[in-house]
Amino acid sequence: MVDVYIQDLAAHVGKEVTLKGWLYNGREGGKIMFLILRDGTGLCQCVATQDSLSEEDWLKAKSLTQESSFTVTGTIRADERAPGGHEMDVRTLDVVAIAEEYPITPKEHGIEFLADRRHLWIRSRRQVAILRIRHTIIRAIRNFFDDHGFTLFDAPILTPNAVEGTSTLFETEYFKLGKAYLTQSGQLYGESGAMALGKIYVFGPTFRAEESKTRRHLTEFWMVEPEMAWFDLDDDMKLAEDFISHIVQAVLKERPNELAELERDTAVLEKIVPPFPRVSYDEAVEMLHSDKTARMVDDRIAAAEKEAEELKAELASNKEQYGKVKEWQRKKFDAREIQINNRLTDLEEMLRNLPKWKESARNFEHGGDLGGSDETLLTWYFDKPVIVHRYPAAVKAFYMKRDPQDESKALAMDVLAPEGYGEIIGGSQREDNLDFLLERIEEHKLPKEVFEWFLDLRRYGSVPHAGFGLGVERTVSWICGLDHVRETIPFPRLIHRNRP
RNA sequence: UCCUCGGUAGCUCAAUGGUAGAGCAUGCGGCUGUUAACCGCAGGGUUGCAAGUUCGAGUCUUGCCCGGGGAGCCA
Repeated sequence: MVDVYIQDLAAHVGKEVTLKGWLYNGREGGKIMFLILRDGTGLCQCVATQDSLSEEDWLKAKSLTQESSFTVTGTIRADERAPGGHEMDVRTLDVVAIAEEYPITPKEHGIEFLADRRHLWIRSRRQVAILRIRHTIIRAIRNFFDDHGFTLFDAPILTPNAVEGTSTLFETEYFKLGKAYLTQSGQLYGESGAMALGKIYVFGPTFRAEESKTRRHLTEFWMVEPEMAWFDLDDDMKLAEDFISHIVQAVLKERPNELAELERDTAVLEKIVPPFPRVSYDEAVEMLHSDKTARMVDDRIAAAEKEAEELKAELASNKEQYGKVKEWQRKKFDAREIQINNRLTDLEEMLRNLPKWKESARNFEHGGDLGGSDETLLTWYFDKPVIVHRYPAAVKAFYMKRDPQDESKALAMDVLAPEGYGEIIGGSQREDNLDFLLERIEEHKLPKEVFEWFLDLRRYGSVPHAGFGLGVERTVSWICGLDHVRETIPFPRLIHRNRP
C-alpha cells in the first residue's frame, strides 16, 4: 500500500517519504533529471541529480519511459515553481515496471484516437479532474436528498414496456416472457415509492436507443429522479433550484483545484443561487419572436464575422512573412496556423448555424416544442439556469397533469443550464386523477394492461405529487465547462462506440 | 434517416493540378532548474478505398467506407 499520497505532501515538508506512482513526464538535463510522478492524487516533480543518487539508481531513473511505474524516496521541499507546490529531492529510486511506448503523448490528440484509448486517457490530468468533480457532484446529489428527508428507491433496469412510448429502447429476450427493455426512466416506479415513503429518489443508469449524435447525448447515462407526494409544480420548481444550487456550491467549495485545472470560469458558477428565473412557455415564445432575440443573434454573428476576418488577416500576414523569417520563428507560425484553422472551423460552424437559429426563433409556431436552438437563445437572457414551465400538453408525456387554469397546458417544467448547455432537468406535476390518466393513455395509444399497476396508485388514495429527472452527465459537462458529455463518464456509450 | 465538415508519417496538422513537408513522439549525442524544456543528427508515407478526367491528381469528378458537428428525440 501507499504511505504518503501527493495530495498530502504539505504535511511532510522537510521529511523523507516514499512516493509510488507512474512517470507522467520527464525532462533530462545532463546531470540533472526532473521526473514528474503521477499517483492519482496529483503530480510531484522529483528532482534527481547524478551526485545525489547511486550510479545504479541514476541508470534506473534514466531508463524510465512515460507511464513506467516506480517508487521514489527522498525529502519533500516546498517550491512555488512546482505544480502542486511541492518537490522531492530524490535519494533512492526503484523501477516496478518499464512501460512500452505510451500512445498518449503530452501533445494534442484527436477525439477518435483518445476515445479508442479511453482506458489510458483517464490517466490524464484533465480527465482525472473531471472524474473527481463527477464524484463530488454525485455525492452532493445524494447528500442533498438524504438531508432533506428523501429515501433512495431503486427502480428496475429491465422493464416490460417503454415509459413514454415515444423513445426507441434497447430490447432483449426475457426468458419465456417475451421482450424486455432497458429502462429509459425510473419515474413510474418512483411514483409508487413516493406513495409508500413520501419523498424518494431513484438514482441509476438510463438507456436510450435513439440515434442522437450530439454533444449532449449518450446512449447510456445516469439520471437522478426525485418524486414527492403532496408536491405541486411550484414545490417541484423550488426543489429543483435549491437542488442545482446546492450541487454547484458543493463543487465550488470542494473542487477548486480541479476547476482550475479545467480553466473553468468560476465567477459564473458563483452566481448559481436561488431563485432562478421562471418563464412560462407562452412568455418564452414571445421572447423568441422578439426583436431583442433577433438582435442578440445578429450581435453574435457580427462578432463571429469580425473574429474570423481578423484571424484570416493574421493568417495571410504570417504566410507573407513565412519565407523571410528564421527557422525558429517558422515553428511558431506553424503552431499558430493550426490554432487559427481550428478556431476558424468553429466560427464557420457558428456562422452557418446562427442565421438558421434566428429564422427558427422568429418563425416559431406557438404550440410546438422548443428546439435545441430555441432553448439556447432563451438561456442567453440569463446568467442563471432558467426554468421554463407550462408547456403545451400535446408535446409532453401522458402522465403530466393539465393546468387547471388552461387545459391546453401541462404542469411541466424544464431547467435549462446557462452558456448553451441546454436541458439538465425535465419534470412535472403528475396526473393524479384516474379517469384523466385513462384518457391520456388512450390518446397516446399506450397498452393499458401494462400500466394497471401504475393506475392502482390513483385507485388507492391518490394525492397530488410531482418530480423531475436530472441528467448527471449534462450537469457535469456544464459545471466543468466541457464541450461534450463523452468526457463526463469513465466509459461513454455513444451511437458509434461501445468500446473500450 | 437527413444536413454539414473532414480523412496526408505513431500523433496533431501544412502543401495554386507540377519533386509529399513541419512540430511532437521514437533512437543516438549534448546540457545541473526544466515546466507540453531546449540544441544537433537519424529512421519513419500505397495521401481512407475504388474508378474516372488529365501529359501529370493529396488537390478535380463519381461511388463506397470511417469519423466530427448538427436536426429530429431527449437528460
